[in-house]
Amino acid sequence: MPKGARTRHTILREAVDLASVVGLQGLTIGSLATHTGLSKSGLFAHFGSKQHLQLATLEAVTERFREVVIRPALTRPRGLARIRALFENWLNWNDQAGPRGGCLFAQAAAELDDQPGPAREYVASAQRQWLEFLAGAARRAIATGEFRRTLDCVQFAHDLNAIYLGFHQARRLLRDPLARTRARRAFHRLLEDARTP
Amino acid sequence: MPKGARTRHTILREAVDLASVVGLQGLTIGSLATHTGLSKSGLFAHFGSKQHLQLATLEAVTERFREVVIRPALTRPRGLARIRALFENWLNWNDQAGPRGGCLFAQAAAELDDQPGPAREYVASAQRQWLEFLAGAARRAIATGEFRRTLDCVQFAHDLNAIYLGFHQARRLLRDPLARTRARRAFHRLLEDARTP
DNA sequence: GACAAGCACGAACGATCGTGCTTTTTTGCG
DNA sequence: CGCAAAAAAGCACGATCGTTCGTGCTTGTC
Repeated sequence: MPKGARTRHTILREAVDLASVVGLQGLTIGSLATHTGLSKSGLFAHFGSKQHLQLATLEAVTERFREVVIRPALTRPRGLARIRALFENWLNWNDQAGPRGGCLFAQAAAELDDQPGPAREYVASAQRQWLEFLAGAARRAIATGEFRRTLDCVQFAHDLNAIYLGFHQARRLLRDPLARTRARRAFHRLLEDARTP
Repeated sequence: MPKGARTRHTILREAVDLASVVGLQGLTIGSLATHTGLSKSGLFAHFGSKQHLQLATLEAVTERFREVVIRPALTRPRGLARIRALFENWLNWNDQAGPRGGCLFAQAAAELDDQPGPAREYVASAQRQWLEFLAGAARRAIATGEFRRTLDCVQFAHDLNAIYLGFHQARRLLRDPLARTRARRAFHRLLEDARTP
């Protein structure tokens, strides 16, 4: 790997970490340069503009999400088992990602939801893909006979996402030690409804 | 009402509107001054610091929430009817608040969740109060016999909040026209579980 | 009608923002 | 090693950030 790509990788690792605390808007080139030990202009040259830095940061966190949450779950058999694995990985993904802040997606989704631009478009698209992926997993659980045939899979994905958002807020904002338990209970209730009668 | 309090009120109305789009961090004194037609220093004198402006903005939106979501629901009889009213008002509260952005609470909760300070503390406290209020409403629904006696009311409040967060993201970020419908279905499922068997 | 208080304004501050240039250092290859 | 290319630093810019200060204008009171 050439040198440039390596430092770019280092920068983005730090950028994800930093943005998860201060947000994508709060992610400033100067502070990021300080954290990485680079000069402002030296770091800037890697991206050409702040927008490109934001997009690269979002791409980096997307890839990390795939690697940490999705890929390990794909080793589980299709259907309910995989959905459980996805959910558990999802709950853990904030913690093992970095010691610092919360879920960058949740953060970015909230702060970009009314500010048009490529960053907003990227987050929205990634979120839609993720929801479709979850809906597809539910469909497979119907195929295996674990979920009832009448289940609205898109609604299932929507509800699962809502559970996560509630978990994230309870954990990060309220510091509720029961956040995980509450999320699991909500998940259990969701599964009860989705099961074959 | 004295002159100062009147302009302060005007400022805060605009501040809530503006912050719902650009966030509490993006809410800048200069831009707020432009939007209100005041000078930067003239506006600044009303609050003394940016932190106080942020807190005042949060207080303003809290009061508005009470007025728009909570108070109208209190005219309904205790129990299930009031919970339904609260939920419907909650779903509508973004729209009638202002033509601009989304829910400032959801926005602030996400962007402040890892940044200590009085603003974060205020949002967390307000959120806790709201969850307690919802749990209390559920308790009253048990008293009226509409909810089962074994219901975990805190969990009920948590789940209701999660439904709202999912709704907000679907509506604001994804621009999903079915967001309301999805939220109502999730709410219906929550009620089904809470009902007396 | 003088006076004090409250309110808003204009100018200016140091700092930092994102972003261009030019120069120096580092890297990888023949 | 030598040398071109890549990478990082240095420097500077206009703009805007939050904040301070001095100054007028508008009030309402005696």
